[in-house]
Formats: sequence, structure tokens, C-alpha cells
Amino acid sequence: MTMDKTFDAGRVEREIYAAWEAAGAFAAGANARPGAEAFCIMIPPPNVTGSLHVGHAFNNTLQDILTRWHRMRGFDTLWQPGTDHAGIATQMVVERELAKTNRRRTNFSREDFVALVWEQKVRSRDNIKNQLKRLGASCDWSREAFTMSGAPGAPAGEEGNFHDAVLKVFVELYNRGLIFRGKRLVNWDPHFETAISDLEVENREVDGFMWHFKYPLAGGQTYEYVEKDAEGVVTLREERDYISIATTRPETMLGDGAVAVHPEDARYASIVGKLCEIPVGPKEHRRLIPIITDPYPDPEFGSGAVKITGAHDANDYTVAKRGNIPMYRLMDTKGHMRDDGKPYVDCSQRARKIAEGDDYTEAEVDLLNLVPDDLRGLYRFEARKRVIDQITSEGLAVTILNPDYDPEGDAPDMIPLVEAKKIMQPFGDRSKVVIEPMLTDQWFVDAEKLAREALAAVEDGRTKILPEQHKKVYFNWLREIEPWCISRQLWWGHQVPVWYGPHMINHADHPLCDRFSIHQHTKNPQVPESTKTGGYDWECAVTEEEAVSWFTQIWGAPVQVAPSEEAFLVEFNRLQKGEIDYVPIFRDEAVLDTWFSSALWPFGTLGWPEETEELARYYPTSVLITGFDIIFFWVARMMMMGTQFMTDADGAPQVPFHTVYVHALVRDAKGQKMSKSLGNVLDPLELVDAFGADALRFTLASMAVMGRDLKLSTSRIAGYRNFVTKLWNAARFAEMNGARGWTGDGLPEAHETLNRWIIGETARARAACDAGLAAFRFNDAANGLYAFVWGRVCDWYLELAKPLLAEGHPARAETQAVLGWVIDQCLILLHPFMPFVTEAIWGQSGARTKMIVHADWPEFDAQSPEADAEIGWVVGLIEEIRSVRAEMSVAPSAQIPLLIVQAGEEETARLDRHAALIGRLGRVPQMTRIAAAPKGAVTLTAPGATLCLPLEGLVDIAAEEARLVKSLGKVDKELKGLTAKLGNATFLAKAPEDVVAENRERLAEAEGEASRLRGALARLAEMG
RNA sequence: GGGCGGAUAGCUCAGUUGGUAGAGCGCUUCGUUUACACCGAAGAUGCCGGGGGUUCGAGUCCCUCUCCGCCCACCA
Repeated sequence: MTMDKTFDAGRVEREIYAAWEAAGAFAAGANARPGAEAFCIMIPPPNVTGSLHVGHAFNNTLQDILTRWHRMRGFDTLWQPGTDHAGIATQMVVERELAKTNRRRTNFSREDFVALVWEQKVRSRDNIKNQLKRLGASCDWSREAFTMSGAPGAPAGEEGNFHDAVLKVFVELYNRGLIFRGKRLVNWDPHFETAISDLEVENREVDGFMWHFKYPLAGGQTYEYVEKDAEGVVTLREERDYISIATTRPETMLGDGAVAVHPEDARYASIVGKLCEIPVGPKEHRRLIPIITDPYPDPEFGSGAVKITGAHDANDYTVAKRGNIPMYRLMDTKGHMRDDGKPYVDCSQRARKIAEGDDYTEAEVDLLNLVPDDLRGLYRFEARKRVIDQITSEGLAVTILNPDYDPEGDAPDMIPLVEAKKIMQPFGDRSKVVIEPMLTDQWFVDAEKLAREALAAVEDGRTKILPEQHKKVYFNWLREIEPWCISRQLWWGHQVPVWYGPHMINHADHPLCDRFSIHQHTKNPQVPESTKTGGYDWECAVTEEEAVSWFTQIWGAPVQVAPSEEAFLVEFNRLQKGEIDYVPIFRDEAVLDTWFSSALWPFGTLGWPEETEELARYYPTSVLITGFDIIFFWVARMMMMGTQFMTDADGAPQVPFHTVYVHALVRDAKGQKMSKSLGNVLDPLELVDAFGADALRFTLASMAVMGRDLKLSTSRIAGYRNFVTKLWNAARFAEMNGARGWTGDGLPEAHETLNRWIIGETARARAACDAGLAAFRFNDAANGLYAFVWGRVCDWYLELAKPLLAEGHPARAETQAVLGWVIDQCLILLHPFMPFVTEAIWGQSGARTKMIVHADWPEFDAQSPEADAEIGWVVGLIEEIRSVRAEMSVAPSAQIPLLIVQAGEEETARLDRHAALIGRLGRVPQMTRIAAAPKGAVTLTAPGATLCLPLEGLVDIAAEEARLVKSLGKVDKELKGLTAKLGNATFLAKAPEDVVAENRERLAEAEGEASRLRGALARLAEMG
């Protein structure tokens, strides 16, 4: 069969992939040598939100290269594929889809909605899988995993036990005291109406304003306000009946619990402990709040006085916690000012009592709605405007002189002080809306404790992070880690395995009473008002049965699970009225942060919590290949969970991977980050269609420099598409010359210098490729192979071999064998990078016992220094001849003899041995010995020989002179440098011997070269 | 406010213990030599961001400055 002129990637890629799958080529352990070491990569599971972008193509190409490389080397190899349920992101996709037909999530029951998301999951998963296959990813698809497999509601075909693993981990951590529930200030996303973790918040600088308002002192009191400059000179002294406050968020003033000043701020010392009035809301019952001291306010900033709104600001929260300042929740889950039907509360008396040390429970405080009627239901930013207007109209805004004031005009002399200011504002990374700090009950992981082992593992090298600069980032984050908020108010995800029931008061004699003591509760715990603030008893259990039996035991009565908290409250009401005879309980409606389950990926995919054979074989995994953007989200969490749950035979924690290779980002044409939500993603399939998967893969590999972002350009991909064609044609050439695949053992026999040379070159290329891959220097490996295949094999070996392949040449058989072998080596070495074309060629040439996907990776070495020297000399001579011909504008068709004026013994032998190919490639069919260079001959640069081309009449003398002068200039410059260097005593004394020797050699060569050039110039002068 | 990365040929970028500045693309000239025009041959192009230092020797190490990019961070 004859090969086509070009490789038709589009036609054969699918066939080849299907053949690999049919052969089970990617199965765990396929092609493993007996007793082989394991090599395992866990795919970073793509989100089931849609399709893959080029970043995924990059990431998976690198994984596939390593996987195929190890598989060919006989390792017990597993590349574990799968996808991530990506809670918030996937739910968002489905909700967006519903919105197109004017429907919302709440038009469905939770169950029905989740079923819709499963449909999305299946669609997306199929799509992703197809894309990975198009790329040539050699995953073991029979083991495909999903972070929510086996969860309730999973359709047929989505079985698995990942859900079990997640619940087990949650319950275990809970029992170990590493998961806790608490009312804390969390990042609240008003769009999705859920809490999110710190990591899911993007802080961006935006244009904002800072308003300055007067908080009047209670009862019209006054004090002397004195300002001094740095030298202590009084710059302002006035009588004030207010304290000035600066804020960027006036709408939160309604929830202020205090005004704080620095303890050493002399300006306010006289009013500390007094009360001031929040200047907003109905005048008749405005709230009074205390002026307190706290180290937090910076006296140099603003007025030095800070309003403390514990429920809506992270800084204020810590101050409020510290100072026992009440925190008043002002907004609902959508970011609207609370409108819950409760009357506006006159809190001034309460505030006074609190200032005097009388405490209220959080639950009670949370029930207070401090939003005045006219602001209720308004979106937070609308409320802000109203508050500003109201304060300003009352004259309680701090004012400054109007710079535009004109006594003749209408402009007022004083205007409110509003500073335009850049402020850092938090945004949801998915929703892109402004995050609202909110006080809510959430579940947290005690990340600090989990981080200890994760840190230690990297510190002591059990897990290596490459490139190393990322280690620092990892350390910094883990060392200052905060509790991880893991509950999400979503429907898509692993539901928190905790069940709540009414709180029992008289339980002191109950055998399980110790489990009650940790609960916070209201003063009237029998009435759990719908605040989700506690007041419940709860049980954390892997199954509902366990939870039910626990509550049954507590109550000594039948227990029924209500579908939601809302339903529970209805039933509880009926219970109190004696209408039902069972105790209602309900399951926590929140789901877990998607990263909580992703964190279990390295062992959850291997069957944990069951003790599977795969777990024993492949954990800890070998390498994780991932982007730096998820070091915190994912890598750190896997390290935490892995070291927490996986142990070796001695009980020591086992890390999830030996090496983490952090690759850079693939950016779009503008160098911008690609993101699913921004929609600027490139479709790798389009690139595959246009250039073939091999070209795309090779491009990505060749650009995979550690730690540096890459910008993908199609011209580069086209270049590697050409490389695919080049390889294809080299193989075609071999086939046409009767060089089939190498079937023998070991290396082919080679006596010809040329053949020994290319075998040595191949060995070096192999070693360089191995070294590159072993060091994760994909670019070095790829570029080295490119240079070898194109620059060595195609440019030189094939050309030089042509004479030897001529019919009847004594070395024909040997050369055919070596050529066949060399092509095979190229295919094998390139296979991890370009699996399709290499498999296609492999299948066409020679009798194969197995596919290249399982071909043996070479390990030979076979250097031949004298062959290298000889071929190097010949190549140099040919290049010199071509160069001279081109520069002298000799017609390509002109056949010229090569004149040998003088040549050493070795050089003479080389000229003899390679006369045919020098003649062919240099277009110098005859070699003639001659005593002296004739007139008009151009001297060639050839070490150890004086050779020239008789170009009399063909030569443009001026051009030749220019050429010689230019060359001489270069050589002279080098000579000068070398002479100076070798004349330097300290250089000779301090530089290593080999460096000195090398310089001497270079000097000798340069001197020879210079004298040859001078001689040629002299001859030229005679001619002229 | 901390931390990290980058500045090398027109463009995109390599350059791993300091020892003759490289690749791809682009550009110029030439080419129907039977593997390949997705090709071949030849060629041009660099104060390796500025300044200082260490060294026999610095693109490479140290200090400093300038300009980009990114990450983290609670200044109202």
C-alpha cells in the first residue's frame, strides 16, 4: 500500500481512537511490565457546565504526554478521568437556560430541578468526553468518575459511591471536631442567595465615594474638638455637638451598634462612653449608640471615628465581637432592605441597656428589624441614595466650602463633603454582583488544623510543587488560613448530612445529654422562630435512618422527616397544638461547597471508602497537572483531605500526589484570561478540525514553559501541522525506498558512517526527550524532537542516505534497515506528543505485533564520536559550498568541480568516502586535486583542508571581495577577543582548564581561517 | 500594603550549576534535484529595559531604578 501525499487527520483520527478503545489500550495497567511501578494521574475534573476550552486542551495534553510516555515505558499506568458537578456554576447554567423561557428554579420542586441539572450534567459530560477523545486523551474511560455519583436523584447510569465518600468525610470530620456550625459573618451572594467562601470572592477596585456625616451627641451635649498638626500646633479648635463619621456604605448606618475611636485619640477622649444618635430613620425614635474605644480605627484616616456595623462589614464584625456590640441584620437574602412585616423597633432603650452591659442573645437581636418603613424592600443601593438624601436634607452631612462659590451667584457657600475614592469591593466570582457580608448560620471546616499536615507534606518534600515559586504561594495561604465556609444555599450538590429537630429543654437526665451542650439556643427554645439561627437539636449522620433513630431515641416518640424547614415549622406548630403524634425533623437544606467533594478526588475516584485494589495500587498518585488558579481551591484542599483520611500501613498520613506540576494559563489573543463565564473561550475542537489534534497538541507542548503564560496563535499551530506532514513524508520516503518498520531486536547493524551517525543522533534525541519529560520541561522535549526529526533526520539523514539507497549500492540493505529503524524511533518518540499521525504511520509500515500506543520506549545508547565528527565535517562542507554558490550568485544548475588544493589524511578519506553525496548536495560532481588554487577560485572554509571552487568568469569579483572582507571582519573580531582573553594572566590562572583549552582551540581555528581569507583576498587582488 | 512574574531579533518567545546570543513565525533572494511548495537552499535583523556591583569572564549572580502583568490583603 502506498501512502497518500499528506496525512488526512480529520479522516483517520476517529478511526484510530476507536481502535485504541477497542483494544483496551488505555485500561489501567495496560502494557504494564510484570511487577511494574505504578504511574497514576488524576484528571482535574472539568465542570459539567459546558465544554472545554483551550486551557483544558493544554492541561490534558500534558497529562496525556506523561501518561503515554509511562505506558510505553511499561509502567502500571492509570489516567483516571471524570467530571466535577461544580455546584454553583452548573446550577447557574441551568437557571440561565430556564430564564430563556421565563422560568425560574422556584417554579420547580427541588427534586425536579435537580433532575434538570442531571440532564445538563449528562449532556455536558458527553460533550467533554468527546472533546477529550478528539484530543487523543488516553484516559481509562471504563473508570470514569463524577463528584456526585451515587447521590440521591442520580439517574440510571450515574451510579457510583462518590456521594458516600463525601458524606463519610463530612461525618468523620464532624466527629473529629473539625467541622462546626456557627453564626458568622460570611460572604453572601445576593444573586444566587447563598454563602460563598472567601476564595469565591473577587476583590476589585472600583470608583466609590466616601460620605461624611454628623452623629449628634445624645441630649445635645457638646465638647471641645481640637485638631493639631504633626508638631502639636493647634490647627482647629471648635465646639461640637456631634462626632463626624466617614462611610462608603451609608445604608448600613441603620445597623450601627457603636462608634469606635482609637483609645489614644485625644480628640475624642472626652466623649468616649457617651451616646450619639444615628442620624437616620424616624426622628422620634432614632437609635442611640455608644462611643467606644478600639484599636481598629486609624486616627490618621477620615475623622478617626468609625461606625461599627457588625452584621454588614468584616472589620466591624471583629470589632463588634471584641466589644460585644450587637449586630443588626438589615437585609434579606436578595440584598433588599428587610421587609419582614415586623414593626420598626425603637431600640434606643435597648442600646442603652447594652451599653450598660445587659446582654441579649444573637437570636433575639436578629429578630429586630431596624429598617424604617420608607426604606423597606428597597435594594441596598437604592436605600443608600435615600439615606444620603435624608441626612443631607436635615443638614447632618459634614460640609466644606464650595470651591465654586460666587457671592454674586446662586451656588451655596457650603456643600456636603463627598470624597471620590477608589475602593476595594468584593464581587461574586460567578454572579459578578457585589457581595454582601451577612450574618448567617453556616457550616465551617476548621481549615487551620487540616492545613498543618498539608503544609508539612510540602515543607518536607513528600509532595513536590513545580515550579517552585508556587510553593511560597501555597505556604502563605495555608499558614494564614481562615475557617472554610462549606455550606451553600443551593439545590445542586451534596446535601449536608445533618438533621434538625425541636430542642428539648428537660434533657439533663438523658443519656445523650452531652451532645446537647454545644447548642446555642434562644431563651424560648420551644418556639424555633423561622430564623435559622439555631434553637434546634441536630444529628450529623451518614444516613437518614441513623438520624431518625437518634431523634426517636431522644423523644421516645415516632419521628418523621419533613421535606424542608418550612414544612417542618408547619408540622411543629401542629405538634404543639396536639394535632399530630410524631415529632417532625428536617434535613439541613444546604449543600456542600463543590470543592469539598473535589478535595476527595484522588481517593474517592479509586473507590474509597471501600478498600479497593486500585486504591492500594495507585494512591498516592504520581503527578497532578493543574493550573495555578486552583492551587487554593483544589490542590490545597486535596492535600488537606488526603493527609487527613489516607494513611499508610503505619498510620502515617499519605499525600495525594508526589508531584504537583502547575502549568501556566493559556490566554486568548489579547492576552486575556479565558473564562467560562466571560465567554471568551476558544473551542479546541475548531483548532483540531483545522489543523489536526497532533498539531494542536504539539503546539501546546512546545509552548509549555514552566511558569510562563502562553498566547496561542494559529500560525504556530499551522507550523506544527506542517511538521506532521513533514514526518508523514519522511515515512513515505522510507516506504518508497523499501525501508519498512524495524522488526529486529536491539539496534540495526550499521557499518556505514552515516548510519552510525544517525543512530547516535537518535540516541541523543531520545535521552534529551526523556530528560525533558522527567523534568516536566515539555517544551524542551518537544522542541528537541522537532529539531531532531526535521533538522537532523529530514534535512540531512534522508538526503545523505539517498546515494546509499540506490539500487545495487552495497550499503543499500543496511541503510534500508537503519532508515526503517530511524523512522520507527521518530514515531515512538513523537507518539506521546502526536499520537494519531504516529499510530497511522506505524500501522502502515511493516508488520507490527502491536500498536504504537504500546510500543516499547527505547532505552539504548550508541554513540560514535568519529562518525559524528565525520558527518559534521561533511555537512559543514556542503553548507559552505552552498553558501558560496548562493552568495556568488552561481546558477543552481551550474555544475562545478571541487578543487582540492591540500587536505589532511583524514580529510582526504572523508572526501573520498562521501564524494557522491558531496557532489550531489553541493552540485559539485567532480573532485580534482590541484597544486595551487587557480585564478578566480573561491576558497572554502573547511577545517583541515584547503578546498576551492573555480568560479572564474562566474564570479562577481566585487561581491567576492565584499564577502571575504566581511568574513574576515568577523574572524578578526573574534581573534581580538580571544587573544586578549588568552593574554590575560588572571584568566589563565583562574579559569578552568577545559575552558582555557577550548579558547586556545578556537584561537587556532580562527587564525587558520583568517590566513585562508587573507590568501583568498590576495588572489582576488591579483585578478583585479 | 504585602508577595510573585516579566522586560532578549519585526512578532511570539527559549536560553537549568556564570564560559563563543537561539527557535518558530514573518521578511529578502533563489529554486520543477523523483519524500514533502504544509517544500528546499541561502541571507538580513539583537547597547539581552536603565544604572551600579561581584567575577578572569554576567542575558545568566547581587543591589537599585523604570515600565508592564498577576496573586493576596479588613483601612471605615
